[in-house]
Amino acid sequence: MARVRIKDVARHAGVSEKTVSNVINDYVHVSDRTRRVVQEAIDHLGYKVNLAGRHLRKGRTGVIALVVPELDVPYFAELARHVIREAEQRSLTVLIHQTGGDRDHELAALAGFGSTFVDGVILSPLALTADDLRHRADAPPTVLLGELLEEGADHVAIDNERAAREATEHLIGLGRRTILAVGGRDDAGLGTAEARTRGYRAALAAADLAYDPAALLPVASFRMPAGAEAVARALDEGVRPDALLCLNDQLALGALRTLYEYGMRVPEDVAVIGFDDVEAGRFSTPTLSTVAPDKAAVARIAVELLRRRMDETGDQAPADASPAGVRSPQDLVVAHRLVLRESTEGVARGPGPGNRGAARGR
Amino acid sequence: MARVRIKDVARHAGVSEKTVSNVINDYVHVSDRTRRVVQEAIDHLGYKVNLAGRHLRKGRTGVIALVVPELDVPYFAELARHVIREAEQRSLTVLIHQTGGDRDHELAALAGFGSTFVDGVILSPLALTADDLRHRADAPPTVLLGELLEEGADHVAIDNERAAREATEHLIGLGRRTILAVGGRDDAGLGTAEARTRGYRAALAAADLAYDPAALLPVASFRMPAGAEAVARALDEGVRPDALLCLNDQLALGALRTLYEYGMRVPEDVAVIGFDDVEAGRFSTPTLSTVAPDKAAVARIAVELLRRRMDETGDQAPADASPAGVRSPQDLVVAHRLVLRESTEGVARGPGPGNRGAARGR
DNA sequence: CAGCCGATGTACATCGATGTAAAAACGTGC
DNA sequence: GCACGTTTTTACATCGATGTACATCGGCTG
Repeated sequence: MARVRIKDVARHAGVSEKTVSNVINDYVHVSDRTRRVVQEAIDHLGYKVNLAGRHLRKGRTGVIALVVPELDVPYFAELARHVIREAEQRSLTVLIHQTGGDRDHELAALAGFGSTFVDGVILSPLALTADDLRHRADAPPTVLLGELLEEGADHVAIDNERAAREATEHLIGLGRRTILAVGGRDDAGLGTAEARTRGYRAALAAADLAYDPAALLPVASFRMPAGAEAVARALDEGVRPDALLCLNDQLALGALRTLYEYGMRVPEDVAVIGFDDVEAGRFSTPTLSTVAPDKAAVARIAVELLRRRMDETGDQAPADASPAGVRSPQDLVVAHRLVLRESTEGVARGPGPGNRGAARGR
Repeated sequence: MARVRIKDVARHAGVSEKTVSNVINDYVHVSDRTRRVVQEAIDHLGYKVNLAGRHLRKGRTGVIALVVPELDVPYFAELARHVIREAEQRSLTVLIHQTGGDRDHELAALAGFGSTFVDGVILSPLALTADDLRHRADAPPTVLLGELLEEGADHVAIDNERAAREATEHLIGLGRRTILAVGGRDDAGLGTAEARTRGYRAALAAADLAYDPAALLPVASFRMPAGAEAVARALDEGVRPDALLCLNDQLALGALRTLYEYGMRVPEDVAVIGFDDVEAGRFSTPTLSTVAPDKAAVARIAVELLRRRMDETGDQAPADASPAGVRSPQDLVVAHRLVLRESTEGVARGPGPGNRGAARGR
């Protein structure tokens, strides 16, 4: 029960502590015989390396933080799953923090939580401003997720503006003319919502459709209740859309519910499309068309980008090819695709197992 | 940019390192003047405590692990959210691990991941056996979630058997007679699924309804696709149920989709009830009746139980009232309630905003 | 066989914070 | 002014692993 230290293994094997350390760390110059003897001692005593000691000595923890607004928003949960998997493959451990979209929490994350605990941060910001990014100091390596086109940090996202434009164009192509943007907001800010709104407006403009600021339905959160309420409010005010561009799937699923309650058929009366391709959208009634980002790619690239940045910081004097010392921030764009399901397709609905295969979607 | 150590603060403030440490740790016997001087030096230099050093010295990290099968199953995501919140309030940090329901991963979690990195573990097991629990050694304090009625570890759950029985009784009370248990499994094992199956059978028996082993629809996972497929398989085989007891909401949501595709109306033809009360069930069509566990309570109790157990381990000689030294394992039962929505209620469905308020559920 | 080289192995200092034990400073009562 | 009990502060060792610098060993060359 008493903890086994490297010292104990050394004594047991009749070698020095450093030699044991060398064996553990796969140092090249250890004879096979020594290695075997030490390994036996390790197994015999059940030695486990103490990370505190290693951390103190090395200055690295092997822990990265994934910081998201809310973990129980399926998109973030799915993303987290991928990030954890990618990190694991690189012997990194993931710590998850929730900000609730709060700026102070996000700032704390940027600063590495005011401690040396995490080696790096993957942050999905909601409330940060460009200034916050510029003024950070003493921060650990950081990768940002989502639209935030400022210089100053690595950054991974789909092309949100183009994606929104494509989605909107698809709705227009279906002959829809009164298209609301649920969750849209019109300030020219940095966020993902703003980029998607720009794409929405661009599509309208390209089709010579009038843009009415009232077509942007503001939301308090990006969850189902907010989507349901925003659409209900619009309908109560007498707005009669024939399509909804919802800025994420949760809003869309909430919207579907409200449309159902108001007796509006989807997609016949109102076509609906979302973003994120969460699993629930494949089983809703009707199934939900959506912009599907390559989540696995987002996770893989984010982790990989962060790992490189961490290595960079580690080598204090990067005598490599790069002269400037630190690479400039990278902006990586991940692929997305439009996944069309019942909520825009007008697939025959109703009784009979006949349409099963088709209806399943994807 | 160079890291500031306690030594630097001490020099700057003209006191010893220990005094600085005392200030940081709110040691009582520090004069106000000294405290002020030191605090100023800390602020001035921007000193941040180095957790590696503290960890090494104290043997505690302040990190607990939450180990779940899959993070993107909404129930676990919602639970994680609560656990993180509770832990934060106690200055603990949460590390999330996914096992994929794999026994080896769960065993690794039990063993504290073979390192001194986490102070404690909250584990939601799927594949562990009673033996695994008994034979663990050198493990950090652990709290188990879900049904696993073995001695040997603290444990928090709702009364799954009773909950399943109540849910089934409700279906029977609606006049339903052919009730399938989606996800049910009949071995007398330890898991949550087994306990719920027992409750299901108990309700059938109490109502003098025949129990047909074929009424248990096995599933490969507890996610929507599995629920959809299991029900489709049963229907294809000609089974015609008038109610489904789904062992979680994801299975139920998948089942709703299949029923829709087969043209069976819910709840008129088939009543459906699930477990977990995930947000999606409040917005599905129809909205989903469910057994709602008090998730916040599960999280709060689990974290609190773990914290106590950790303190216990810390104080090497617990000179308290307890003579045995270590308290015996606790089994805590959390409240649940039946939330009835459209999928069992037979609420008027269809056009018109008239039923909005009622239909919203909860 | 002297001399040198590369491969192995070791002693010791070090990372940063905190517990221990004891010294220094401060009061208090007589 | 002194002995004595508290506070307050300090010096030093310690937690466990690993980097540095050096010692040792065996083999090989000339």
